[in-house]
Amino acid sequence: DKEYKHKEHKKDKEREKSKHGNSDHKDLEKKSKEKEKMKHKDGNKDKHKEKRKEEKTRITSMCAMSIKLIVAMETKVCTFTFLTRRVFVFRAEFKPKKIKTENDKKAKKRKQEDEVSRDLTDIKSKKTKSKKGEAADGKKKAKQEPEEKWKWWEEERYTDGVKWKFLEHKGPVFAPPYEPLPSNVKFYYDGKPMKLSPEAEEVATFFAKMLDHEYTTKDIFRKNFFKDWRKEMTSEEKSTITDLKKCNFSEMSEYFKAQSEARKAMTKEQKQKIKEENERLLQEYGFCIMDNHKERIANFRIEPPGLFRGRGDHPKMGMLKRRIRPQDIIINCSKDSKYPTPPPGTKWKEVRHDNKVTWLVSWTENIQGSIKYIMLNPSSRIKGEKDWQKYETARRLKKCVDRLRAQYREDWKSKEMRIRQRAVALYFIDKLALRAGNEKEEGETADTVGCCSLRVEHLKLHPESEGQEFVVEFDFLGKDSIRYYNRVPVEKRVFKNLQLFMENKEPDDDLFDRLNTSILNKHLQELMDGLTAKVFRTYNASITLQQQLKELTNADDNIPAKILSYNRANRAVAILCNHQRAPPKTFEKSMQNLQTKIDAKKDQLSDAKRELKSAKADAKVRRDEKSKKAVETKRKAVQRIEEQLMKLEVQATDREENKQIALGTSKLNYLDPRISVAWCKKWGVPIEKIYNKTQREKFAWAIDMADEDYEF
DNA sequence: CAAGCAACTTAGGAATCTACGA
DNA sequence: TCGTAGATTCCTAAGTTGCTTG
Repeated sequence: DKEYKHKEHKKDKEREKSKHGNSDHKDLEKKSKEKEKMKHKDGNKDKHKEKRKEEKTRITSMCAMSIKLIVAMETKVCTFTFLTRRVFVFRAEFKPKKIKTENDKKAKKRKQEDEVSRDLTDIKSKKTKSKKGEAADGKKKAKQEPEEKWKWWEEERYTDGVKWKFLEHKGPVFAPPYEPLPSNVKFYYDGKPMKLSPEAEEVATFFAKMLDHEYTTKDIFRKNFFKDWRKEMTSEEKSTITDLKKCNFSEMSEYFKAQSEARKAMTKEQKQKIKEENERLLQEYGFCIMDNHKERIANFRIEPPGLFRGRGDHPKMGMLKRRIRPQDIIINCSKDSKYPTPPPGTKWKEVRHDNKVTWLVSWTENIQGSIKYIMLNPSSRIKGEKDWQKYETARRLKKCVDRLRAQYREDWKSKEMRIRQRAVALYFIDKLALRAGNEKEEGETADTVGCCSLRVEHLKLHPESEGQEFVVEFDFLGKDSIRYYNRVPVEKRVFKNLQLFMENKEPDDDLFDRLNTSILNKHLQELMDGLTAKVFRTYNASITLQQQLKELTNADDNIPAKILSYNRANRAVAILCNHQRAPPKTFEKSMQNLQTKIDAKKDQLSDAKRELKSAKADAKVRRDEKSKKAVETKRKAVQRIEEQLMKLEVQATDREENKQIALGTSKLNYLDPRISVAWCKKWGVPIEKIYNKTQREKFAWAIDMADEDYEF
């Protein structure tokens, strides 16, 4: 009984189920049988429960805010969807496969380009406005940027899973080799200086560099580090160094601190030199040629070795992330391209030519054994098309979401447990924008969950709470060990179902024991082509932005006020998606500074008011022009100061509201950029106010194609 | 089916840059 | 002009999804 884990639990039920068939009676009947069986369970699971509870507590007033928002949202989204649906029916719809037929001219041009030399350097020198080239060309247009930006969104897409026809690149940039410490920087063991072998020394420096991070005080971190460090030691070192507590890295640590100080104190010229070197590297390795276009690579540098830092309570924190060598690298490029050359004296693990994938370089990482990739920048065609497609799928969901909602509400009443669970889970995913929640291997990663992997301990049911009925309180760690805390009133039927699902279960049993992401996604696929759990997040995020923008934007506001509205709408989405950040380290301080400013302003205001008063009194007595004028001046001063004060206070509220909310993630990954572009065009807000340079590059397609009456 | 692999998107924090106010 | 806060970029971990294999 003690060994009884929820996995077994699941299987037991399944076995039982197949014996009895699927009828509801049996299904639910069986539950009471199990009741008996499970009575004897003991509660030895409290240990890790404790652990789970003691995480960061980032949540504050946000919860209340988010509840309000979500409730408001729900009603509004529904009406909104309803109202706009008809409009959509009569509109020419987007065709997901073919965007626009390439016009003949373009097609011809493309063919011609195909003939052109495909050598990377050739194309590069053609594209970069090299000064020499320009001078030689003489007549060329003076300072034109590289040339017109390629509008890939006006061209036809590959439809058959092919990602490219031609791919050429220079391979990755490896981490710089290890530079041994100068001999005056010593490591001490048990108080005595000790010279380490280069291998052991390198790993020691990783630890030394992190010394003032609290990571290094954690038991698991230290244990994992020490174990992996010992693997790098010579046998003598291994026999001497047996206790991490006796290791003194402080001289090493000081040395690195001094180095980084020195780096900061470098002269402008030195800094410039480094910058130029980086630029050179970028120019050489940061681009590839994919189908006749030069595209930016996202991460062309191989991850340097170091100590693994997981997020949250990660069982592998502190392990050594080993150095990646050329023989670990798989290169992917066209057969007919100039292959990247491995560093002298080395070989690639493999060179392959798979045009059904988008990566250029891959290697296997040693902590989780997963594969890492070098891929293209978000501004590239290959990423952009995918992004666009993502929003189109979300828009298709918009068209059928009413039907789906009706369906899952119906399913809450199903005779079959698995269907009820599926329907309630889907309700959470839709209403609360939860992630799908794959199951994870225990002990390999931090204990985090999503919708399908919720456990009984993650929610509390309150039949009545603070004047509301059927309140569900969620409290769990989601992706990146970010806490999700929320109290939501749900429909009675959902509530009753939850009670049923939780009946006779231990806190660490799965809430949805007959459901996983694969079952859920398979079901969604049947409801709509291309539908998966994450589409709901995209859909709800984008529709919320659109709706909030409509609601919050004031036609007569000036631009800054409109931008504030935009940020508020963006914030609503960030709250919905639970995009949090640690309050900036300097937050308290900067808030205090602001408060001091406000206080000073207040003092100034009362001074000004006092002066105004006395000026008035003075004017009353004197009754001359001069003193009247003085009163006016003072009055104006008061007014001005009041305005300034107000501005500061608004700023303070804004900053406070944003304390733990990260807007960037939703802006970059969830909000259909065309909504923002349309909003900017409609209200005359320059797009630069909403998207910075990088974002404008990523969303170039949207900026180019959306007009002011774009509807998500 | 389940487990594991592969490919790709989403994510927050650290490092670095830049612009603004004392 | 300088220091710093806030913005931007970099970094890479941690998810989702679909596919393969046993």
